[in-house]
Amino acid sequence: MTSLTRNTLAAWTGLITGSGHLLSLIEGQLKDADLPQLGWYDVLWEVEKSSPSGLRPFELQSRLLLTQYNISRLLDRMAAAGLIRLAPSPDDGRGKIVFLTAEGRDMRCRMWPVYAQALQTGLHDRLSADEITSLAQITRKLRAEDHPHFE
Amino acid sequence: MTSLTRNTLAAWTGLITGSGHLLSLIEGQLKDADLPQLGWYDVLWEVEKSSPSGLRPFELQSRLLLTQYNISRLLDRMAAAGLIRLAPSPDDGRGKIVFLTAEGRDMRCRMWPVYAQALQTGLHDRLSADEITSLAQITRKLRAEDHPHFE
DNA sequence: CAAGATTGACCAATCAATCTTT
DNA sequence: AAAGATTGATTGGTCAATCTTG
Repeated sequence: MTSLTRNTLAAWTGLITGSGHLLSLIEGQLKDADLPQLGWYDVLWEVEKSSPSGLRPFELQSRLLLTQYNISRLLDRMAAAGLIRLAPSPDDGRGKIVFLTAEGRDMRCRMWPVYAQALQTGLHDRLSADEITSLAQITRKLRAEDHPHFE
Repeated sequence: MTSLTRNTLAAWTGLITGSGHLLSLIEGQLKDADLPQLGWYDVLWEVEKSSPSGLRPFELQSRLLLTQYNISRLLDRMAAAGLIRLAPSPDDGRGKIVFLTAEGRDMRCRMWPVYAQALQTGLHDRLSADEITSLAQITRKLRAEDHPHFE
């Protein structure tokens, strides 16, 4: 029989409801400001960091924990919205490269203040500096590299 | 300008990736065992705790942070799978009551060991007892009752 | 009118199969 | 065959509108 302590369950429910609340807060603020959802921000940010060389979709996949088919359609939508540009890779005939457009850069800049404000009120203002440091340190240990299900 | 410290961002990314990894681990283990997804467990558990009086859908809604239309279709699927039973409320002509079936109780009992094992390896085994206590305590502060967007 | 719940139409995520290139 | 990526079909989630009862 597994010996799950009451504390472990409390930590799990706290983790899931805490992150869920914060996520809902952020998504709600973005929606209220008529901005795209958080997932788009992550893509824009990763692509912006890779500028000007661009990024391969499979690199996005590993960094953002998305499936390949999910990436494919997400990038299609973002390209249709004019936020990124998809070009065939010169080195690898199978692949593509994702570039940021000026509109994409602008969109990320407009999303960031809303995003940051939500983090401020939902996270930063609710915890002490020590608690924030602890939270960062502890949660870092949960994303171990060798999760059995991520082979 | 918002003064988001580097630590707050680290706490946020840790929170979201940590809970995401753990969630994927649990869902993956459940799927590998041909069991329903975690959301069904939560419903089964809430309904089981309310036995034998049953539970109203809108009570589930507040406890599990789901929307009304989402609840409606989720309960339809679970009733179709034979895990719960939906009956009209005798007190309130508008509403229904959710009851657990024997199959539902059995299903929750089969899901729990898989769920618990995943929490053990993904959470309990990765942190010290002190860290688990801290995590539970800190995350509890994030689910404040008066989130502006949950009015 | 407000509260509990459902439905139709639409969008996004998922699975399996497929295609091209390495 | 394996890696990168896409597509068709299905399922699940979301929005707005609706229905019934309090």
